Amino acid sequence: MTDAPNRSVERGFAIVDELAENGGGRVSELAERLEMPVSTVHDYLRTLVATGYVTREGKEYRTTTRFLEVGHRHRHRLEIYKAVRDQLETVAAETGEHATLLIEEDDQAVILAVEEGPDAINLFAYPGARMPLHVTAPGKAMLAHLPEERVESLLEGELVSVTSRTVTDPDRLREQLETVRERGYAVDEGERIAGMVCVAAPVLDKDDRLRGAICVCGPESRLDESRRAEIGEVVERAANVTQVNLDYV
Amino acid sequence: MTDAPNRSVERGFAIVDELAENGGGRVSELAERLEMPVSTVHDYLRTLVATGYVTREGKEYRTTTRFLEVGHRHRHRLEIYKAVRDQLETVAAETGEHATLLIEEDDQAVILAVEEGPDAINLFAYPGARMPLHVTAPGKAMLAHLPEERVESLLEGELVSVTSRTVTDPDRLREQLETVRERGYAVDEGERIAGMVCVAAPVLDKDDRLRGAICVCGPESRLDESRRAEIGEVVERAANVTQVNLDYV
DNA sequence: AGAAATTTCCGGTAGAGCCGAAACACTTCT
DNA sequence: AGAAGTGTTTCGGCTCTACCGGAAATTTCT
Repeated sequence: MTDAPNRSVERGFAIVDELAENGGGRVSELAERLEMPVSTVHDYLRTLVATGYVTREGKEYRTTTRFLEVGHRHRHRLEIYKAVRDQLETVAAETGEHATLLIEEDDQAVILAVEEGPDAINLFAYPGARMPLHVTAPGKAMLAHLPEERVESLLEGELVSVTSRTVTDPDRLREQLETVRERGYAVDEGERIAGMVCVAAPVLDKDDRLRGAICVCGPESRLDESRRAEIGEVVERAANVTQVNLDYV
Repeated sequence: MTDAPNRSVERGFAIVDELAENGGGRVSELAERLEMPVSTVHDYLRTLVATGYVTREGKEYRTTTRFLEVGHRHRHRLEIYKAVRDQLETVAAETGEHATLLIEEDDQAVILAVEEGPDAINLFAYPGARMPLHVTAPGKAMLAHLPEERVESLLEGELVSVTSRTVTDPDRLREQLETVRERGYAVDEGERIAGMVCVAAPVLDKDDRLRGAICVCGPESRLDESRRAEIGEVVERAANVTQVNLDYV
């Protein structure tokens, strides 16, 4: 199920990954990093260029805007993206912080869109950025509304830790999820990025199926207890409006 | 040079293209469209899922946000993107129309970023959208500053026509490029999309190498002769500011 | 339930990917 | 300049792997 019956495709994307990671590369460079013969890498790069997903300038190979295109097409097809788009702007404006839209994909939280408030810059928030569900507020907001069995199998699995504050105890996480369901929004305090506080509300559709989460992030210093509650209400309201929107898009 | 020595990679991306085009697909559906045995397509899809670039929900396969991620990374690494980002916002606000940033990639014009003015919606302008250079204002703006020999070999080649107004005569194009160089900005009148007028200025760096183009588009009805000149000055100024920015990013 | 359609599994075989080695570019020394 | 070094591209034969037919399993429709 999880293994790949086609090595060439696998290696092809491994090269793409490598290019994306380092913003480009040369034949021998890639060959070394991927532990493949140079001539083989060369063959792959030629093919990738032919597909249009990779381009070369002189000796340097890079990914092309094709990825941007496919990515954007994908995003535009997601109902939730359209439904939440203007909400996100409002949230950013109202709170003055970074506002993001996330979805769950293959057991991870992925950022779909970012809207910047007048202040804040955040290097960790860009469309496509992914993170484990349990380490961040939007992830927990989503976990709280995923089917029981999926949550349990995730909590049974390995719970990685990314900062000193990351919660990795299954029981404490279960408690937190309960709190999210009661209160309506989730909070994390530097559990993914030290010094960064996130407040997030889950977005559900009319059948209560999870569709994503709306999240606001800012520096700890700016988000004290009362501010978090304020923001909690803002994201919750935005999530509710989205829920209604979802049926009319 | 242009042919692919690796069939598997080629076919893998053919499937990705197909998925991107139709927003997903099933095994037999793809098999029919690509004229491949179902079992083969099945093998490919399994591999693609393993790479993380494709996901499945039930029987339906789709592209993932991985493309968004790679695309955004690529974009952020482009100097011109950073240099022009806030300029684009200003241009959109000042003109009240759609403002876009384009670059040249493999002999095509590709949209990198879109900023919407208070009015306008434009379904044809999304990041990653690509078009032939000669059919649109930003394309001509860029053509006017590409190396002589590249321009000539392009003008020798096939010049496709996309609307009734598209200019496909090499000599007329040569004239237009000359005008662009003199005046500083390019205009197209429904040459790519009927009823749509575009005004674009090329972005050069300090060594006069072409880096991209800034473009403003709007409906013909709203953009009369004098308005176009106005916008021409706006995009030209934005391009100049960007040129300066480019050295300090 | 039965039938039809689709997906998934499996294994033998042909042919395609693979990579060593040599030829070829392009830099950087002496 | 010439030579040595570094990295790229071409080539071709061998081996392994992608390929696909067919059957089993699963889902969907009648």
